[in-house]
Amino acid sequence: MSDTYEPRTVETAAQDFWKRTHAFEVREDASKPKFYCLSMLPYPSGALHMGHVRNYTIGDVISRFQRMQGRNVLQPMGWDAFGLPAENAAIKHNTAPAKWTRSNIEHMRGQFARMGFAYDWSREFATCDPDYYVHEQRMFVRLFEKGLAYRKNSVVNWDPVDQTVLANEQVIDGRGWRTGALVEKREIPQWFLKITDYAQELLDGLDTLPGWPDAVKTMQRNWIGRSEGLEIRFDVADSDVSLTVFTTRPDTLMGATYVAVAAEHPLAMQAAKDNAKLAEFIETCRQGGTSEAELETQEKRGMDTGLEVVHPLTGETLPIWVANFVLMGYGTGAVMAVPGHDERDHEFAQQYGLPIKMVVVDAGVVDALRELQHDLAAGVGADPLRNALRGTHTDAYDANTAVRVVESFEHRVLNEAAFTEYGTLVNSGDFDGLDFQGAFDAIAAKLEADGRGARKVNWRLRDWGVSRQRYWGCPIPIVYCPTCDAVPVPEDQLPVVLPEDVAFTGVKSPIKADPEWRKTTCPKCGGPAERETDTFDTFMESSWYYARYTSPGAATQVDGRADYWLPVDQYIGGIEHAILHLLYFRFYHKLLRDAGLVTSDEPATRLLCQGMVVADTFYREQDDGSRHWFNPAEVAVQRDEKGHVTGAVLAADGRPVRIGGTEKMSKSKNNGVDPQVMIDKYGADTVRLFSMFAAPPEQSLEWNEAGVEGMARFLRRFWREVATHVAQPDHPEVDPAALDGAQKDLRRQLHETIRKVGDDYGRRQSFNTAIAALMELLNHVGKFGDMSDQGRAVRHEVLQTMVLLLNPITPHTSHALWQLLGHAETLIEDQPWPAVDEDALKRDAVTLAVQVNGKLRGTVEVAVDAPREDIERLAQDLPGVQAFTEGKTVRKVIVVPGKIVNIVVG
RNA sequence: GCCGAAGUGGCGGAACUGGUAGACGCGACGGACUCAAAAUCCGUUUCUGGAAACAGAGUGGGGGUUCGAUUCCCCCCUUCGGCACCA
Repeated sequence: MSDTYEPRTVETAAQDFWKRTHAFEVREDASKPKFYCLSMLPYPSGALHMGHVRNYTIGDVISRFQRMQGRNVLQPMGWDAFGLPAENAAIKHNTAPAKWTRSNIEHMRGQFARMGFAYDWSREFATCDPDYYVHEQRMFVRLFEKGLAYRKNSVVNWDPVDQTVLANEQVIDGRGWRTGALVEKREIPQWFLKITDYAQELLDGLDTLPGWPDAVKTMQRNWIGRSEGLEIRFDVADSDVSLTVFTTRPDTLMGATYVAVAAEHPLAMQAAKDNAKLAEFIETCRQGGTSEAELETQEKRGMDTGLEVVHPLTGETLPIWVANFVLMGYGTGAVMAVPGHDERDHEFAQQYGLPIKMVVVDAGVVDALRELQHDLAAGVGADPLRNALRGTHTDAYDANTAVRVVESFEHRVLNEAAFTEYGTLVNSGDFDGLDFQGAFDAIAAKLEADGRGARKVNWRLRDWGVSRQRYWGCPIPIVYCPTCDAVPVPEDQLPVVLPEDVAFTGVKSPIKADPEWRKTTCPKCGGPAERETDTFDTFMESSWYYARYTSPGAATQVDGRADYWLPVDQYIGGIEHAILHLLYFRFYHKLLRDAGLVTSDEPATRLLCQGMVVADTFYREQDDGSRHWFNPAEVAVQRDEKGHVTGAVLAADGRPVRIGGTEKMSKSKNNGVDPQVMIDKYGADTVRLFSMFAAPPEQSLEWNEAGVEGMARFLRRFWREVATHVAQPDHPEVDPAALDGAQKDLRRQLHETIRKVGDDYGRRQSFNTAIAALMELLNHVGKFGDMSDQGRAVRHEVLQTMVLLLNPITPHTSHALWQLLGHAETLIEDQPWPAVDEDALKRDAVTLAVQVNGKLRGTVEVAVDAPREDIERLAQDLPGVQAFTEGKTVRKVIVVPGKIVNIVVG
């Protein structure tokens, strides 16, 4: 073993040992507590990137730490192999998606091993393996039979030039990314899973997950969006049809001045039949993409249909408008508009000159009304606003003030902005004077009695559309028969295998282009039929992979082994998955449970969402105004003597480049740092150490090579310290009773560090502070020059313990140093975690901060058990304190034991 | 537009339950070693004033609660993540 740190040698040796001994392959073992640590499975894009390094290092640190805590740790890895990038690569490089994907997996598996991740590779799979997706197809058939999978029309982004469906990310500023054509909305039949049947359970389940970040739970709650309201039927005037709207604000019903329907709403279509202008408008509503962000930010446009509805309370007629912000797919495709009390309706009404009514006022207005109308003591009268404004008053001054309050409020609502808060009803006939809940109940009761309305719980959450018009995905196991309609493929005919040896040159799916592949016979009637050529959303595969890892080789989706391992004890992945993936993941777990395959209600008990990896960006403006981005590796940053950044130049030509800020590593900004280069240069442990040290896990991490060098320096110093120590003569055991002051101090710091590191790895998941504590300890042991017997003994205890404490983060280095310290080659994860010696933590004296009026004026060293009076006296006697208390009265002295003394003077 | 985060020295960050703001690392500066460089080691490093002692200011901005606020409350600004077909 060398005296200097050689990462490559050390890492190869440790990795060989782990591989040779199958160190991380695990089985169910009832004698040990289990720990299932799972990192989100990667898309095999071709090369390890820094986001992977970070995600998987966090998972590996937790896994190794938990194993050192005596748990039976499962940490698996696999590949989210279906998806759009393989199709794009196929077009670009003229290679089949399957071949491209599988060769990427080969390469990345090697990179993962080079990082030293402690995976049980015996459980590996790729989601594009028919052995994997056959179970997904079976589950879908089961859901179809249960009525949880169904088909309906829904809208997609349509590129009219390529004649293809586009993903939202392929729509840029309303145009197709490849063709530049204006994207249109098009309705096509698609398959859906009834996640809304589970909406309440998905909402309630969040309360059973204390180990999930509050931000994620809040986002999921808002996404599910439970709201209680009223469904109200409006009859269309001079006709026998009606339309239904849902509102959470029935208290504002008297302020409804129009209703708005989606462009695809049957009433709109009907009105457009003999109205060419309206038909044209509806046509323009088809333009643009389908994403919510785009719909919500587009200019709000509408047109009168000429049709009218009857207000269910007043009998007045209200116009029906078509509006581009109302969508057929969401809710009923129609909304009642209350411009006085809804921002969007207000904006729309002002734009088109539609009437605005004020029917809710705030407490200040109510007070003013009371003043104006003495007979309102028992509540607000029939038309209090109008009555009040023309009423007679005895006190002219008060009346004027009150009138001004009412008028200015009304002016604001009618002309400036909607009043959207809850308040008291006015201008609402019988409902005047009621508050939100009173008005809700009264109006609901009235409409229910009239058969025009019903209370309803509405969900923002929509059913999960799982159809994709793409080739590289799991085929949907359905056959279309002219007589039997949609028929699921029988179990014994599954899997429906996706052909992999295909030419993928254009935009069209090869299985859609191939007339032979789809030909089949109907499983029901035996007649000629056609297969579904859509494939599943790739979220389908990533929604249940965690369960499959527990049951490798099982003939069913999972088997009894799942009961041992599930739920996942620690799940780790990017915050960008906070809603979609994590909601589908929870939903699918409930589907597995209801199919009798798992017994828990939630798939994962603890969740860690790590931040992004970011880096500086550099560019030069091109002649055409576009930007050419340079990789940080090609650029030299210039600084002044104080360290301020003054500029940057391209290393190749020495000419300046512009600094574009710190952004998420991406191809488009060319600011990605290749982990492979870093591993080759510094070793995996240094890369792991930096990615855990540079930022807390949930924050974004800025890659900075100088920082990486600092980590390499730390590991070299640690190595040297151990090597120097083992060259010393043998030492006796530590005898706590025989230690002098400095030896005691070092030993106390060691045990404080053991306590902190364990807490930071386990409870806090604050790895950066754990590393900082270990660095501090190394700084101290480096200055500890005591070569006596007990000095060497304490140093040995410190260094050997540090090897164990660092092992989760830098396992290769620890593996080597453990041997350097005289142990046989072994798996450090099987060593017990160091125990804190409570006696070593004891102190005799503590330092208290002394403040005068909250400002620090000195410190005082006192015995741990010093009485309060002594502390107060010592603090007040400090010269630095007296300078500020002299000539003033001490009003109060606050003593927080072990922390602070605050002397309040005045 | 809606939902969720974040903002602290030149930089990344620490301060865990309201109690000494800036731990740890990077960078910068000074020094030692060296023929020299690299590496390594030692020291300084929030800002302003001051030779120093020391004083004042300071955690995105504005207000509030408290003996005491990076931490709690209200308003605002900026940046980032998600918005259902990127994964």
